Amino acid sequence: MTATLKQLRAFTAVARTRSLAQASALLHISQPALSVAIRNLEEALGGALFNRDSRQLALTPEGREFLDRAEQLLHNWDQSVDAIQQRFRLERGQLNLAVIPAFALNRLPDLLARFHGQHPDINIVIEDIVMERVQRAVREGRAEIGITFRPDDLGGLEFMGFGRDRFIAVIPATHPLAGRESVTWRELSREPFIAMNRGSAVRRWTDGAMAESGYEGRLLCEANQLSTIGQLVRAGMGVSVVPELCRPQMDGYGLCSLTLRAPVVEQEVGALVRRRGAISASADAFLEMLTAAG
Amino acid sequence: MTATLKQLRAFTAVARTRSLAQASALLHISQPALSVAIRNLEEALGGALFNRDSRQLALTPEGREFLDRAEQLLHNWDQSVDAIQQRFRLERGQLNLAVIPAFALNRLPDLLARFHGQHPDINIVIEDIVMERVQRAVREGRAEIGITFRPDDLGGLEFMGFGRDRFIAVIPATHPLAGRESVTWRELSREPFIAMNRGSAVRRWTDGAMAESGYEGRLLCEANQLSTIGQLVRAGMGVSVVPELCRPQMDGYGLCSLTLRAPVVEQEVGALVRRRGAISASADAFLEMLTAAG
DNA sequence: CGATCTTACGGGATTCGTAAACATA
DNA sequence: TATGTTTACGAATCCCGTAAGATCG
Repeated sequence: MTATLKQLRAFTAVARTRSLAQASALLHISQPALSVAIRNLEEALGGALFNRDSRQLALTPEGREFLDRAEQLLHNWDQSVDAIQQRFRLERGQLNLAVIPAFALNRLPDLLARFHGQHPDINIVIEDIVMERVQRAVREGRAEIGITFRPDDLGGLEFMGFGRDRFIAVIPATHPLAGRESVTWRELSREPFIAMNRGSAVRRWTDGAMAESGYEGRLLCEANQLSTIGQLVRAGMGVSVVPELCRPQMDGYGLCSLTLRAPVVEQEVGALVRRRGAISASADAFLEMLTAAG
Repeated sequence: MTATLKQLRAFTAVARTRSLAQASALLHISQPALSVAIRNLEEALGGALFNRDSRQLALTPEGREFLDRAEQLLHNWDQSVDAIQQRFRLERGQLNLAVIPAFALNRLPDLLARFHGQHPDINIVIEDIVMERVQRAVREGRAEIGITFRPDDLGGLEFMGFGRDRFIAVIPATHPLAGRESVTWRELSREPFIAMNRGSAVRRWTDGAMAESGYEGRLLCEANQLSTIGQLVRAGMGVSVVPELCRPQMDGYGLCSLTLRAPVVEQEVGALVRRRGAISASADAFLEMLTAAG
């Protein structure tokens, strides 16, 4: 014979009301059922919790001590169960994201605003970091979801693409090419080039495209952040090529964005997760929104 | 559908072993039973605790959080249940006694030594106080058991006598009466009398006996404590009458104790409790020893 | 194939509710 | 007698174990 949750709830109800009749009404069970429940609990604990003299029940000293413990146990129980249920209902939780800056700056805010509107009690942590560090953050568990271009080496992670990004050329609005719809790498090579720093994925892809196109322009300078590059272009230092994701940002700087050809540089954008099934309910909800929205 | 203790124990076992097969062996239930238990728990909580991809289980983020809570809940549960069971098994507990000094000094030590030998982990608190305060201590719940003479007014308390006490005369060992077997109040009245202070029960009874016997001796002095009275008698100041309970004590002072007649002063000694059924297991055990031993 | 988890189903234990007996003011 | 608890017993529910099915290495 072992004590049960129901028995504990029954016990606290009886202890509060000092009456089986009243307690049975509270618990929505019959008086006799409550009577045997209490008796079974007492048997499980090895002694009496109530005195049955006369027709009203009174706690024994042991019952009085156990009442304190029982109420605390039940309180902790209900609290713990509710906490997890809230997590599953997305009424509570944490969403840890690692996002490349191009996405974080241009696409993420609206997505997160929508997510936050639907699930206002989920805390959100964004690591806006470069692609390599996004992979690391996901692999090491600091982020449940990474948003990045498709990596060359997944290293055991899962990648779910939800969009394609064609790189674009960005030039000053006053530039002679500004009226054009599209431009080729060769045409760009007349202007000094402002590139991402070596070692970055964007730089690797632009370098590859330059080699493929026979580009022969001058590489004027390098910077770590796309916003810096944008400002350098705006200042008339030269031109650059950036992910299409950044178009709103570049528009904001007053730059002209042109479709880029010969070759087209296209990368898949998507979500990176450790294992698809192993993410939290909040992360899963966001992932669904992500893949649905493209 | 609601979560259950068994389900929580099942969950922690599975989380530890990461295997239904191993956990089912630990829990002494079949694999399928464990499978449905976990599934029911997940249903009750509103989401998955494990990932079932491949053939080994891995905790979800929610499962990982719930594991901490579950282990703490179970630990608290087991601890609380065990604490009460220990109380009922007399492996733990408290025994609060209020005892008149005559009993506390002469009879209680051996009784408590025996009780402590049988139940070494029960803490004992003794209030050795005068009869009126014994009644108050029991009535106010500071003591579960009082040991005293039968009070005139029970005031709602219960008294269980377990012995009778015939008051005795105490005289110096060098006194002419010292060889006698018994003595009467009248014979005592030749000597100065050393009495308990007014207001004490012993004094009330000795006063009554004096009146009944036509005692006409001198009341030389009064004291609060029987040990003081004993020492005064030993110093040759006079004689006194004390409860028979005190005979060992008086013997220890080197005094001579004589049976007292005309009238015999006899009082019932017993245990005073709030309500017979409402005392703790430890108090009940001691009460049984008390009434059995006389 | 072998190991593991899941599903299906029959048997057994537990628990509940109704009805009757019991106790007390 | 009225109120409230306990006991008795039939019924429903829940839980477990065996057996069969499914999945992956």
